[in-house]
Amino acid sequence: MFEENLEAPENLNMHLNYYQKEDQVLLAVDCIIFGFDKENLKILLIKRNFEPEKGKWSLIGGFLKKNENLDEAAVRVLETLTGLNDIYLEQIHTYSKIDRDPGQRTISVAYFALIDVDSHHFDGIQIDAAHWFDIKEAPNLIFDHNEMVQKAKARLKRRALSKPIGFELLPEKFTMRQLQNLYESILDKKLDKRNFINKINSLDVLIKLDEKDMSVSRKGAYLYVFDKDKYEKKVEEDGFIFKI
Amino acid sequence: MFEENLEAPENLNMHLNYYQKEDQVLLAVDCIIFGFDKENLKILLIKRNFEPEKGKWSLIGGFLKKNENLDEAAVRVLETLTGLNDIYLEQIHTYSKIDRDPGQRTISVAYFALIDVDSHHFDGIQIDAAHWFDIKEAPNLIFDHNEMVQKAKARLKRRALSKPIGFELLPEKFTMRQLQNLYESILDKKLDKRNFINKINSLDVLIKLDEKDMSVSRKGAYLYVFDKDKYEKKVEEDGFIFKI
DNA sequence: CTTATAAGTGTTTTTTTTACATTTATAAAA
DNA sequence: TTTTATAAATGTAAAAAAAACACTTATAAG
Repeated sequence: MFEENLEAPENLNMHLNYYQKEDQVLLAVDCIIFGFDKENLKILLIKRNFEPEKGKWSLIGGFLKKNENLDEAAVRVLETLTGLNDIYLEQIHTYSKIDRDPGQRTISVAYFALIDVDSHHFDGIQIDAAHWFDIKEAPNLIFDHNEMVQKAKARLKRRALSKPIGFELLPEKFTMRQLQNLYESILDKKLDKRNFINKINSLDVLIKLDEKDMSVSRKGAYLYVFDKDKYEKKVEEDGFIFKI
Repeated sequence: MFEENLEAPENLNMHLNYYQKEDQVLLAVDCIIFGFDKENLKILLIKRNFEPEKGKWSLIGGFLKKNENLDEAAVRVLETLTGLNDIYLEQIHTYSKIDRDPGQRTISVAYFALIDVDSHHFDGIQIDAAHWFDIKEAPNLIFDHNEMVQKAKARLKRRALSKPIGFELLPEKFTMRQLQNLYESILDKKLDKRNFINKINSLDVLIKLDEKDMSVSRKGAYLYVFDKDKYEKKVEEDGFIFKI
């Protein structure tokens, strides 16, 4: 970048040094953690145990450290909280309103993360006050966190339609119904069962197993796994575009 | 956000104060400025006149100041350079690789901007070394600026297909051919003239004037204006989605 | 053996997208 | 004034994608 003060390009280095100290800021990351429990889309929130806004719900987050980049900071924050480290993470947006945090000037970079709630029976959400909320029933959040969640939901929707990202939220083996539930949760609308299955099958990235999930219906439902290799081969060879 | 060090939640305030000073960083904005001259998509770059990387091409940018948010910083940087202040701006991504700027640790928030090159005969690109490059012929850039431009191009493409953003790049009155040229530049592919016009007309957001542009052909081409009110009314009433 | 429940399965209609060729208005040249 | 050259303007048919739609089946529980 051309990281320079355009108003005073002369005497550059002196200016820069002065400038640096004056205008340094605290950079945070906040994570919008989406989960899915085979039925509904969830979001992981924690109850603040300190001021300001003590007792209110918020996203989890932390500060960027000197020896890491933002992606690494987001991974660290997530791992510290959930014990997990192979989670889908994507940067969303950077929030910088001057008084967004009344305590101090902080700029925050929002990330969204995807977790299968059930298969990651993580030994402890390590912060007691953490809780999974149904996305429809999430409480009001502090600061600009509601805005962050809104943007994350929009991004998730867009991603789910253009990348097989939904599979990050499912267990390894899943039924068509579960997949459809997931898409219905993400897109927030009902889908036609037959059209959905036809569409998914036409993408040709699932493997149907001989195994059935008998836990929901009398008849049982076949289990599927996502064929990541096939997907990636298609992307490589055909310029395959995942589009639901 | 929950801007806290998760590893040491006890003794919070003391910790925070220590932490703050230690981990403050410099935040910059860098602008990818796209322009259109009725023929081709352009990008505005400047030649650095200081070290490091003196003499090389880069995006324009500047540091975030204490009294502004990032959007404001981007507006300021752009206005300082071009004298313009009603420009379409959109945040793209935040770049934070530790040694992305070899001179110092700097995190940069990239923005993209859209300008009609001809109608904004701005009195001076105020930095002499600034230059419009055809998007296809842009030089190699410093640091991670090439990466930023790549992402901005992808975003522009996506936006152009889903919002009438292209009009920011055109003069108030334009011909169908110019509009098509713009879309062909952004999408980087040839479009069928009849299909393009049919599609545009079906959106019903342009007003055809009685005036012709005689500068290109013998026959002359009708001029159009974008009907912003109509567009916004449609969005409001019908949930109209702009989709080319 | 009856019943209740979710799983599984194809076809038709509608909408959207793509492919494609001729005529027209005008300025410039002859 | 006539001819010529050039880009503008215009519509339809075919193909592809999306949406609408209802009945049969497998099984556990009663």
